[in-house]
Amino acid sequence: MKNKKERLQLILSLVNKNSIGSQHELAQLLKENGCDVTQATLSRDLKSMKITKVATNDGGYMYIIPDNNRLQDSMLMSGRQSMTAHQQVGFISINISGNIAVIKTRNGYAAGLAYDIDMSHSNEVLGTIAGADTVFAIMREDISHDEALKFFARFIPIDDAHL
Amino acid sequence: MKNKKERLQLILSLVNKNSIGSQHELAQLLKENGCDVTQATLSRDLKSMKITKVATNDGGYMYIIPDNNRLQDSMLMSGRQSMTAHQQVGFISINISGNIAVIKTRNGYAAGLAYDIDMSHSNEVLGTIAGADTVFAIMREDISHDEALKFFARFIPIDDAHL
DNA sequence: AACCGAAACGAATAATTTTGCACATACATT
DNA sequence: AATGTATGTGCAAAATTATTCGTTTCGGTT
Repeated sequence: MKNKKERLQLILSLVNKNSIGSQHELAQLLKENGCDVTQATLSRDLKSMKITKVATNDGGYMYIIPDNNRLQDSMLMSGRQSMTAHQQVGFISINISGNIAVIKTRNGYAAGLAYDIDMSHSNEVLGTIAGADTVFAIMREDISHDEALKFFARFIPIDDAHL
Repeated sequence: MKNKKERLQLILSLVNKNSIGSQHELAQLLKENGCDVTQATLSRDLKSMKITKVATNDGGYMYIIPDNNRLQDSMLMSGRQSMTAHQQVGFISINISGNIAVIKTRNGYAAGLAYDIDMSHSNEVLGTIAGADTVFAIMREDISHDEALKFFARFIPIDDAHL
């Protein structure tokens, strides 16, 4: 089982990509990703991250990360504290298509992350563009997906869900 | 007892002004305002208005009306409603190159269209970024151009010129 | 290493929310 | 008026979520 920080990160990513209707369902998804916890823990996790269940247009419910959710920086930082701040707060998910990496962040965090990537002056990345919650990073053509993920691990916590 | 429309209105205002932690609590507030309904009805009301319970900073919960939620739409529209407004106004053209869809809109409409695409949480699209009159949307690698166009037809009026 | 306090967790339970069903009401059609 | 359809509601069961309590784990300290 993973530690709490990894789990919270994984939850963010899963909630963002999937339409999860209950904590039980989330527990199963987590299990598939090698994280075995009970519903009770998820209730606490979701509460701590202010993730909430809302009605969907098709009559059901799903968990979402509310837009304006300014979580305090202290939230995810229980343990070690050595990397860039994105490790703790902003990052949600990363996906790669062709030579473009698409990084999802919490609302408002994309610009800062893009800035950090730019400032690394790495030749793996040709350039970035950031919206409010998305960063596009254009990779050099000969960089493989795996290499790209390895590279971005310098900025964001990449886990099994992405590999 | 008031009719449903009045009640929904009252719920909106109560939820806005108070920190309501449960449906039972809301039921009591409503009663004080001359509206006597059961908790079951409130569950349905809140669902219909997409009002949701979120964690508060002080360890409890409260109901809120999420930010981006344009509930008037679903609430008051009795008749059939056409799709998103882009169908009528903003859209100009769409072109696809590799895994990127480039959508041109009239000036100012790109952000809204990108937002709608994002909010669909479709896994066909990894992410979008919008300028004033252009949306870039990165597609998953295995999505063909045809599939992509079919997908975007949900948001914009795609005609023979594009197929 | 042994100890202490805090944080994390699961099992069980409590609390809350959601929903199936039955019934009532309103409104349109025959 | 009788019928049909759609909407609204309460009741009670079912489903889901939150919390209590006891135990374990993790860091830091002696």
